[in-house]
Amino acid sequence: MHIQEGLNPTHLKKAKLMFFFTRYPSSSLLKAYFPDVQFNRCITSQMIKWFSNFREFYYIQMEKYARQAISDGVTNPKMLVVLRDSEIFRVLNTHYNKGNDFELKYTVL
DNA sequence: GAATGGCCTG
DNA sequence: CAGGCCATTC
Repeated sequence: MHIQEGLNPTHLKKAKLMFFFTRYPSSSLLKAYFPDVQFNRCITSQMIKWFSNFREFYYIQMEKYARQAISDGVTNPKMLVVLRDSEIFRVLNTHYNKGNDFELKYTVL
């Protein structure tokens, strides 16, 4: 009876988690990962748009992080380390993994 | 023409 | 995030 009209919050959350693995998912990949969605032109473009927005946010944060590092006097890229207590980590995790549905360890760039 | 990406706005 | 617009690609 619930024939899934469009995309719901759960789909959005799932898409955000997917972003950790694919920043440019093809429409075919999306269709494969969301079998419970009746894809049509609108739905597809909407989800494609989501990832576009995800990327925008992601790059803005990275640029902010980079600028901060530069102003902090960092000259060697190898000195750039992101740990779970880093601000960039907090921001990205909050945006893409609110509620910690995905268990994150730590990441070193 | 439709599908995407980038950029900008609200 | 959604809307709109322009450029690129096919």
